[in-house]
Amino acid sequence: MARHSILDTLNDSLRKDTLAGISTMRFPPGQVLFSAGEHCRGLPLVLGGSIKVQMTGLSGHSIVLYRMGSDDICTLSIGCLMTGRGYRAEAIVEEETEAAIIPRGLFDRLMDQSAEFRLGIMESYGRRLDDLMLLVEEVAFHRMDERLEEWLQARAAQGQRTLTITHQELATELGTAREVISRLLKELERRGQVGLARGKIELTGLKKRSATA
Amino acid sequence: MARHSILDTLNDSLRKDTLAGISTMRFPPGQVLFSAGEHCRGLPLVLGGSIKVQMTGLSGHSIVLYRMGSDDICTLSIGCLMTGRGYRAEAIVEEETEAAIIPRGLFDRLMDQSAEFRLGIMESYGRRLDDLMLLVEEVAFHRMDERLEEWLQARAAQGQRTLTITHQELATELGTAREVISRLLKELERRGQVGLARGKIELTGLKKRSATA
DNA sequence: GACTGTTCAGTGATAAAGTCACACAGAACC
DNA sequence: GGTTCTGTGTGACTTTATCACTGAACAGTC
Repeated sequence: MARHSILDTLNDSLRKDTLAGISTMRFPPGQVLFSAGEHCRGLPLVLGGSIKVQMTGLSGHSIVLYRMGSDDICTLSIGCLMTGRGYRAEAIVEEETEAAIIPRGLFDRLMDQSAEFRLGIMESYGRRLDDLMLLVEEVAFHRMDERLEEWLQARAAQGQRTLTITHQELATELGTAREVISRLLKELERRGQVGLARGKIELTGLKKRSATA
Repeated sequence: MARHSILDTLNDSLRKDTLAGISTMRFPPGQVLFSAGEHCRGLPLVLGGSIKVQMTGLSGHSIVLYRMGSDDICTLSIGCLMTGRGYRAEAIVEEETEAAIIPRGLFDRLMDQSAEFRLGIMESYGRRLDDLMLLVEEVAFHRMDERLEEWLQARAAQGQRTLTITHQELATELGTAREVISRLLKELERRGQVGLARGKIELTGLKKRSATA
C-alpha cells in the first residue's frame, strides 16, 4: 500500500483514483531505474529505500548529483515527461527501494485538479534546484580533503561504522579521481581516523576539522 | 506591452486578465534584481535583455550558474514562491532588461486554470535542471583552458569582437581564481588568439581546439 | 601639470588536485 | 595449484588554486 505524503494531500476522491491507478514496485540494490537517454513513462514516487542519481559527462567521468529516499519525488522525471527529452542522468538503487509510478495521464489530471499536488511538485523541484546549486559551489570551491571528511562524517552521523564502498565509487560520489581518494584515505589512516581494507572503510576516529577556512 | 510565449498559450479570457494583472518594468545594466536571502513577491517573465544568476558560497567565492534572456521564466523564483524560503543566488542585469512580474495570486490561478501554462513552467524547470547538471559536470571535470576558450568562442559566435569584462568577472563566470584567468589569457595572447587591454578582451584568432580529449 | 587613491593585471613561489603509468594484493574461478 | 579480475598504492608530472606582492591604468583633486 503506497504511503507518500503527497498522496495525503489529495481529497478522498482523487486519492482513491490515484491509488487505483498506480502500482508499487520493489527494486533490489544495484538495479538501474533509468539510464541516460531513456525516455520516461511516468512520475516515480519513492516510498522507501535509497537511490543515487549520477551522470557521466563527455569526459567519461561520473559524479553523483543527489540521492532520493523515502517520500521523495523523482523531479528529473518530470522534466523528461514534459519536454519529451531523454534522461540526462542515471538512477541506481542503493538500498532496496519501493516506488510507485504515476502514469502520464494521471499525473496531468492531478496537476489539473489538485493545488496541493501542484505545490508538492513545485516544492520538490525547488529543493532539487537548491541542491544542485549547492553542489556546483561545493565542486567548484571546496577542498577535496574537507569534502571527503564531511562525506564520511555524514555517514558516521547516520550510525554507520563500516562502509562497504570502493575508492572508485567514492571518487564518483565526490567527482574526482580514484587516486586522489586513495591518497586522502591513506592520510586519514595514518592519522588513525579510518581503517582501510579492500572494499571497506572503517570509521574510527573522525574528528571535526578545526578552522580550515 | 508584454510579449512572452507563455502568454500566447493562454485562452483569450485568461490572457486578458493576465495582461491586466501584470506590469512590465525596465531594469538598467548593473541592477540587482534579487539577492541571496531575499524573498520573492512574484514570478518574473523575462521579455528581453540579459540577466546573470550567480551564487556566492560559504567559501566566499562566486560562480555564474546560468543566464536568463528573452522569453525565459525565472525558475528560481518559483521555488522561493512555493517554499517561502529566500533566494539562494542573486540576479544581476547585464543588458537592459524588460520583465513582467506575475503576482502570487495570479500565478496560482494560471497554474490552476491553464494546462498549457503548467506545461510551460515545468518545461522551464526541466531545462534549468539540465543546465545545472551540465554545469556540475563541466566544473568537476573539464580543463580550465578549454572552458575559457569555449566561453570566449561562444561570445565570438554571437558576433562580439571586443568584450568588456575584467579578469575577475571572467573568473566568476567559470568559477575559478582571477590569477588562473590572467595566466590563461596571457597564454592565448602569446599565441595571437586574443588581444588584451585593461578591462577588455579582443577576440582575434580563436581557433577550434584540436583533439584535446 | 603633479599627487593620491583605486581598480585591474602580471607573476613568482608553493600547495593541492588531476593525470598517467605501472606494481602488487586480494578475491574469484578454474 | 594457477589464472584472471578488481581494487589499491605510489612515483612522476601537469594543471589548478592560493598567497603575496608589484606595477600599470584610470579617476579625481589640487
